[in-house]
Amino acid sequence: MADGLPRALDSAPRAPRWERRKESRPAELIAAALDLFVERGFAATRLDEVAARAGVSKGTLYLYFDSKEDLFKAVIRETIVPLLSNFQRSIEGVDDPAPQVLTQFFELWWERFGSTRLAGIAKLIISEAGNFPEIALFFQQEVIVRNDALLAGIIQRGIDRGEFRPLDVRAACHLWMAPLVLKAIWSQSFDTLCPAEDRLDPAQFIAAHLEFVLSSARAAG
Amino acid sequence: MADGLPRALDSAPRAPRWERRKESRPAELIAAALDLFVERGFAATRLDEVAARAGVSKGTLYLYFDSKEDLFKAVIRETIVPLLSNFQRSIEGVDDPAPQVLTQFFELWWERFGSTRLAGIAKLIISEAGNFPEIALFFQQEVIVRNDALLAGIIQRGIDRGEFRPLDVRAACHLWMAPLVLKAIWSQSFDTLCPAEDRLDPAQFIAAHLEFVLSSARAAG
Amino acid sequence: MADGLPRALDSAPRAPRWERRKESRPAELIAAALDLFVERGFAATRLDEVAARAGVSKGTLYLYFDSKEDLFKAVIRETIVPLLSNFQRSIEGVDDPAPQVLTQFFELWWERFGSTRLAGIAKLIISEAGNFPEIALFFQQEVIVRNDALLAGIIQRGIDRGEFRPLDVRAACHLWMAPLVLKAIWSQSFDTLCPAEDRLDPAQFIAAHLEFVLSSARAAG
Amino acid sequence: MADGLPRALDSAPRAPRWERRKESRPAELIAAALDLFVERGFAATRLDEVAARAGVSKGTLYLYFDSKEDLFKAVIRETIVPLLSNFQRSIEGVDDPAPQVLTQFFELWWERFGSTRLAGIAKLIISEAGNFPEIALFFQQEVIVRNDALLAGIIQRGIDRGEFRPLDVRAACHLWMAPLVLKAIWSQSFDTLCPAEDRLDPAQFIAAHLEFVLSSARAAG
DNA sequence: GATGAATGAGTCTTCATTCAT
DNA sequence: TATGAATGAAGACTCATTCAT
Repeated sequence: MADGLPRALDSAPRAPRWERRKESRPAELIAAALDLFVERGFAATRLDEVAARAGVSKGTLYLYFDSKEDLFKAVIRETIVPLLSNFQRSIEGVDDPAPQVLTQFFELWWERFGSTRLAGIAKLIISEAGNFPEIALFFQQEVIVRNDALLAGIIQRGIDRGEFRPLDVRAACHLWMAPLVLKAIWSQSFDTLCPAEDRLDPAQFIAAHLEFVLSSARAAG
Repeated sequence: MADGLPRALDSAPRAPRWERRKESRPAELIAAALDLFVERGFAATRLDEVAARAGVSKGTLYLYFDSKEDLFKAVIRETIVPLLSNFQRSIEGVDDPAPQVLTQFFELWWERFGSTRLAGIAKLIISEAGNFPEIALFFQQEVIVRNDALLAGIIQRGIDRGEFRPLDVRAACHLWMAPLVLKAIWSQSFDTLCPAEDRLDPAQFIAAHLEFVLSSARAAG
Repeated sequence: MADGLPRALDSAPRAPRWERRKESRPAELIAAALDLFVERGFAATRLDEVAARAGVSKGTLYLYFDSKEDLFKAVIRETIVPLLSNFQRSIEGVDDPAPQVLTQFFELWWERFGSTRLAGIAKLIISEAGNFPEIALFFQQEVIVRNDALLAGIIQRGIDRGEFRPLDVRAACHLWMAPLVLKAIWSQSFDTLCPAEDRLDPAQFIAAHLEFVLSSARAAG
Repeated sequence: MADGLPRALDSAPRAPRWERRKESRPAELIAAALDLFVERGFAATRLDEVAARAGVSKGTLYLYFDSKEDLFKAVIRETIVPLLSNFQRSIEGVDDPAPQVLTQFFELWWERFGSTRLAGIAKLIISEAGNFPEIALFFQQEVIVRNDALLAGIIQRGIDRGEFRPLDVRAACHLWMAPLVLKAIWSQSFDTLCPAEDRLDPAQFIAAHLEFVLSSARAAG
């Protein structure tokens, strides 16, 4: 309109109806699906919406995933594993005193998992474990076991070095992770609901947790 | 309002639908619905199945509940609130030393909530918080807040009596509940999947948790 | 309007939104489906239309049949077998000379099958044999084999009584049925298309066929 | 019009789409389509599969055919007409006695049509006559009428020469073709299903048919 | 020309809800 | 009350067709 040229003469290419994005499509679809699955759960998420959020048509989903279930599995697989590996590398290198490593572990864990959309996946898997047992098992083996092993390593080293008193390592893993995990899950479900003043600030929460853990674990003497 | 039911869960002014009619029918329906909601989630549960499990026809459900959502709310309300009140009474009476009361609290909590189908409700609410915020809010206010208040009372008394060192009571509530709550939720989702030897026995788990909590909280002197 | 009574006072029951017809529904649905399957084939028939033609909603179909395929099978089974049994009884009783029985057979066959919608089923099965082999097999065994046995009995008796010359009974069955069957199928596909004067009148056609068959089969001398 | 193609099959005045372009591509596509249309019917055949079988991409189909329906029409036209013309030339030349010509006609017919994939086209047209009346009409006019004319010529000459008794030529055409046509169609649908021993060998079948036809048609004296 | 990613209308199927019995 | 047949809106999935590359 500004230039007054009739459309037919306008050589500027009009926006194409769609673009080819074979490479990046799956990741975009998975990102969109993750959001919705986390927010509404598997059954309540409509593929129309996933497609709309990813900016494609419904049919396009089926170019990349065989079914809704297949998409769900892809979301879990593709999203979690790389992050966990990454996290693992960040922790395994350090050789500081155990209390210090533990502090890093908790803080990094929150930064990478607890505070991100990834926490939603844990929520999602808890919700859908009954309907997708093989996904729950996958999660248990690939994520929980590996995460526990990482933490167990830290604790064991602390004991070996005399920085921690002798502890039931396995129990400690569960007990020490629980507050973080639950806080992460809880945030997904309740943070938008509760008035802000009722919530504990995550940083404070982690600090309190650390203080608590260390006060119990430190070797007497 | 007088009866303690939050507005959010029943915004219509008419008599609540979940009131029992004709003996125990509604209770049976709620029991059947609880099972299935916990197992599959809200969306994936079919009213056909609820009716079948309760031994009635599908139409009968609508004599007692206005809708699937109404049934869901009734399940939450009817199941949790009485139990919580009951639990509250069991704890509030005692006047033993705080560590002892805490032990009773944890053990009773597990017995009444963690190990029962009721734990499924927590899982359910976490799952559906996004779709049913008013239910999540109800749960937060009626269950979590009240439970925390109970625990806070115990901790505060321990501090007052000098049995516990000075603690951030609010943080301690969250930190000390988390392992129990997570264990309860986890059991719902993973216990049928993981090999038994990978799981911690709940009694041991609670004992370890207590040992851990008390070792940290006990007054230095 | 005529009586001026307001609707509210009018005690005549307004037409119910639907009626219960558990007994007769399946037959009605099958009849509607038969029409459409014959006319358009399996794939091109939409269940919407089947339901509409039967005067029910789409969902109702699924109260009686598990799937489109299930409906298709029911159409075949329910429609053909009773008719064939009936036909069988009509023929087996008679003890007239073979040429006469044969005449009756052909005429009755046309009346009961060739000229009815049932002929459409043959067409349908021919069309869908590739997609539903088990249905084709069912048809082959339940319909073709039984029909051939009936005709074979007539021919054999004719030979035994000396009314027919010795014949290859099996070949004769196929050769003698073919014109009737093809005419029947053809009518389904082409009768609405071709100008009437190009078509042979069925009665004449059968008469010509009989004349032809008998002139060949009658015992010399 | 001049070329003998009936209007009904190509109502648009532009150059027909089925003309070969770029060497033999269209022929390969048509061959692939024929296979699948015959095997599954029009509606159940997916263009994906046609393209895959022809070794091209789905989009390429649309360079040669406007639509699935257009492809279908091309399959019918391209496949049948040349064969029929060829067959016609093979028969029209001969000047042997009618029974001998008839024998040749039947045997050649089976060799060229009955035993080939072409028989599938007859099946296909029967199946789809309801959905594609203009194709059925085309087939009726271009194939059936011409084939019948050919046979009628043979019969008429037989009568004229005194080799056959006077016959209703039109009826005889239908009656004598029927076993061959039905056998051809039947083979398409049932041959892969029935056990081999239940089937009549085509050569024997044709021999029996000829014996039967000639025994009836031969002039009495 | 050739490709195949993208589209979206169309279809089967499910299931919460209604209502005649 | 209780039933369960009937409904119809909604959602997963398909596939002929288009079009950017």
